[in-house]
Amino acid sequence: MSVTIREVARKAGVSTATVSRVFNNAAAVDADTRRHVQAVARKLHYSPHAAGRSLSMKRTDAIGLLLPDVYGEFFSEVIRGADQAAQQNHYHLLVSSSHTTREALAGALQVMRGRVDGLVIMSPHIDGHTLKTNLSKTLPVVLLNCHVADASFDSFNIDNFHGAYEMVRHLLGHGFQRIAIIKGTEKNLDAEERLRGYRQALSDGGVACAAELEVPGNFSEASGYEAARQIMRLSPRPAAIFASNDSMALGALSALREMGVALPQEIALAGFDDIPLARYLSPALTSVHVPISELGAQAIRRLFQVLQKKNRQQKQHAAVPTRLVLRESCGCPKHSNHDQIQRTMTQGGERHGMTETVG
Amino acid sequence: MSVTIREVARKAGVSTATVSRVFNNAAAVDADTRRHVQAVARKLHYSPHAAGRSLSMKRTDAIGLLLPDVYGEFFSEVIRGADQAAQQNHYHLLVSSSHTTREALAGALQVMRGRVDGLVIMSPHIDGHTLKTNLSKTLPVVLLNCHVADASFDSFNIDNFHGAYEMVRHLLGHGFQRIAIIKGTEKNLDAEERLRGYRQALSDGGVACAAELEVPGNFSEASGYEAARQIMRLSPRPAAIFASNDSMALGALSALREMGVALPQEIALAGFDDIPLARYLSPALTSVHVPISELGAQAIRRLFQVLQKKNRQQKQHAAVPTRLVLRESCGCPKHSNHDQIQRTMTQGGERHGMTETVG
DNA sequence: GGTTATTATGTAACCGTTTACATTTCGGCG
DNA sequence: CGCCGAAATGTAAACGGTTACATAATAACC
Repeated sequence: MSVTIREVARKAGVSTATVSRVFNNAAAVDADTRRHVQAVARKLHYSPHAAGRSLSMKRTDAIGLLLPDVYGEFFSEVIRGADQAAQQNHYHLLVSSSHTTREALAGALQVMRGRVDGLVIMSPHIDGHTLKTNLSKTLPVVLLNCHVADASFDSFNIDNFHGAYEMVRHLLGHGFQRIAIIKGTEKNLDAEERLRGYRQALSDGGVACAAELEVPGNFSEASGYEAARQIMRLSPRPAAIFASNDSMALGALSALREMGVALPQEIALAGFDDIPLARYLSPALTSVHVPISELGAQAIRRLFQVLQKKNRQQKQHAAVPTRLVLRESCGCPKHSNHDQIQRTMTQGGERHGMTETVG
Repeated sequence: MSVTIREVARKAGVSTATVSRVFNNAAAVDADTRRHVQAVARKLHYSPHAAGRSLSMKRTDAIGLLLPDVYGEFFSEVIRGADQAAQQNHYHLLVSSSHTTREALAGALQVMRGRVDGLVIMSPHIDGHTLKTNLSKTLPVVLLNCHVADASFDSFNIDNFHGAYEMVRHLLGHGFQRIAIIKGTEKNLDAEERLRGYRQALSDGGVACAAELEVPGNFSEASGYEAARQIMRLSPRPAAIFASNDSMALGALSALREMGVALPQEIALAGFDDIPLARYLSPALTSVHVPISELGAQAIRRLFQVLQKKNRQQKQHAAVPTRLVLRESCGCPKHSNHDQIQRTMTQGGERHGMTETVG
């Protein structure tokens, strides 16, 4: 079918070893021979067969990215960051998604063997045991926002706690005392951490928490819509709403607009994630920016460290820092949509520094 | 290092052939033997090595997706559609991006050999010659929105012409006579086709085209912003603006809002692409919906046809139909953000049907 | 000129599978 | 009991590369 190294060797009148040497410019090969081989190879449209190469070299030059889903801009950003980082190191990215069930994930893990040199796994519902039983002990793995208790894997997580904490501190700084939160999905670790940040910020600010101000939600627009209606029935009416993600903030915004509530004059609103459309809403949405593509890139880079046998034993657990993006919805002054510069607040920078625990 | 089929065979007291047969449940193998082998394999955490398998079987069970970039929701949707379709056929997706230059693309093409059974290429700047010289003749390829003149490749393209045509017909139906267009990037085929659709619709509607109504743009928000300002200086003022994509519509929206122009009362606005945030704008943006993920899925499915030796010779060139999504910005009645149902207009359905030319 | 480095090239084993073919085992049948 | 066919299993040759090792050719040295 397609042209092999043997054909090139035969046509060029040399051995396969020489052709191989030319392509991997490894050992010494005579300049004339090299040129000749290259010419023949070009004429035949030869390019090395990856599977044969992988088998012999015990490496694939590819790394796998396992996602639960590829819906929405969040995952697309992860892919972008990962692909960029991979490409910089001359690796390829093997993306695989829809691994919501344990079985699907187990299958995907198995199928990756011999296909990739390492794995980045982003799967909120995974447990350490499934990982351990389906994974070759030798395959390097980095967990992304995975929340597995098992410390025997490298892991990166969004610093939800500090993000929420700083946002609520900022709202308090506006003078708002009564701040409601729209909570995320029950049992979800992201949601819990954001709630924890909210509570800590209030208490550090000398404001008491109140159960009525903690309204349930599930990260969907619809739940944000409902939550906002519920919040507006409270009396006295809260001065600000902190939604645990932007989708819910979006839903809340719709509800408030329908009810004829003026933002940010009558009530302030802030979200979490800083999805791209946040800046195009009116009023533009204040949010906690999560460096999503950076998350993907970090994971890949850590994987390369491991592949290069650096820091192999010591597992790394890092919290990826977030940053506030202040727009109109919290009462900060208006900026045109057209200045591409996002104002960022760097207060508390030290606390935001990438925190690493090694163990 | 990791466990091979030979180890499993040895530990189970059988030959590698038998183990292989168990895993591919191919030929007849005794029920007891099968169970025993499976038990041993499980205990050893064995899973077949993909590279070895590929080499022997001459297939990889993977297909490659080459993208120019992975920025933004457009590509993420392509990936989603492709991955879904691939997974349904038990294939894996190898995503590779950042192939803007010819060299980068050529490299990517070469590197794919032995890694994938087929290729979906989405690259606006590619030429047929680069493809032909860097590709094995035997590797099936489908081009996505690629605009190469070469008919020797299967290809799928967005039906830009009809999308634009129908949108402008719809605007005419509102009674608008003076309709401006914000054009897309010069020399861009998508842009040209949309412009052609606009002109055809006007002339079919008995309205004369006018150069002053065709304002330049380059698909960016900034250019949409500028274009809108330019359009508002026209006299008499146009009744509607058709932006060649949603990003420019977004920019136009900002400009109009700044100028205090009421939408859709004073001027109507429509876009192209129907990006997800379109429905969250106020007024919600009327647009031409492009089934992006479907585009990816179609390409993959066509690839499978070819892989299964069906319709191999006859190249297929299809235009993927678009559909109108009518929201507030063109003057259609308001709908809540929360009814997830998008109103669609099916008029001219026949013309929209997937058009295929075979040759 | 013979010995020895040095450089360029060839030979063949190996990587982990699959699979055509050969071999063994066994039940059924005349 | 001997033979045959079917079923179960084993043997070994691919698949397309890389690379340790062997070999050949050339240069360098005394």
